[in-house]
Amino acid sequence: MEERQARTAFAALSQETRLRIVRLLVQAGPEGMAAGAVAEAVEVSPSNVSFHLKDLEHAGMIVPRREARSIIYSADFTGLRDLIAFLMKDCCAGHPEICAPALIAAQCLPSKPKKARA
Amino acid sequence: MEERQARTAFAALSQETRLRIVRLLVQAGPEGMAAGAVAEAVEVSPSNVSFHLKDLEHAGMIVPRREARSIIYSADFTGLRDLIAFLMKDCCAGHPEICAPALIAAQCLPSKPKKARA
DNA sequence: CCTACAATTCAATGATCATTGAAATGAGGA
DNA sequence: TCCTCATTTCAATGATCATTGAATTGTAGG
Repeated sequence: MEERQARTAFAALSQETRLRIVRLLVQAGPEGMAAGAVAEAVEVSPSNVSFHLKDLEHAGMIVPRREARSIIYSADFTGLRDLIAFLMKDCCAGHPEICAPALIAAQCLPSKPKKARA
Repeated sequence: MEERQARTAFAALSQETRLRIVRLLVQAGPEGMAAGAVAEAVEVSPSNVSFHLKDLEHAGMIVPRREARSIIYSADFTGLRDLIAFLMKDCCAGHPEICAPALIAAQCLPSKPKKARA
């Protein structure tokens, strides 16, 4: 991931409503949620949620698809993963031992990895 | 890490000069760099770099210490680690298998972990 | 105590961003 | 085709942020 794109993603996540939307959509999983349902869940106006959804889409954090009259948004797990990788490259550069413990604490890594002894 | 603090950190990293400063200081390691040296490296005015350093400090991304007439800044690895953990909780919630590969790709995890068979 | 130096603070300016409500687009169903 | 619903677009407003240069604080050496 390029630095410019990472900055766009960080900016997207730095806004309260947008961060709530992302967390909501991550929870919702691949099924996603319609724009209107998102607006209701985070309690903002349709036009405002549309503004933020566009921003998140542009930042590669969510992805839309049309379904009948609704537009369904879901989390872009690849984008989120790339952002984490970018951040880790900076954080861990030369210091992998610093970050690894945090990952286990975040329950993102099994303490008994499948790829052990590779 | 609380959501509010995470947003502050994301906002800090979303700005070009600030992101460059963080990457610079991560590279510099625990020794850190004087404010003036940072200003020279990223090519901004002393007052401007001071503004951004303050913001990064407030966001928990860097930490200052005085040394003679200089103030030395270094990356706050704990803060960076906590931010990654926050992001991973959202990204990986219920989907640990999605993120783990990215970590290895980012060279943040040894493919032969020390904690194997724990 | 005076000077020099490193860094910060301050006030002012322009730039970018979030929010709002009204108008427009686009997709079905009668 | 006409109507309705879901969403987006648009223009305008206030709020927040980045940058600049001058003034200030704090540290050390002569």
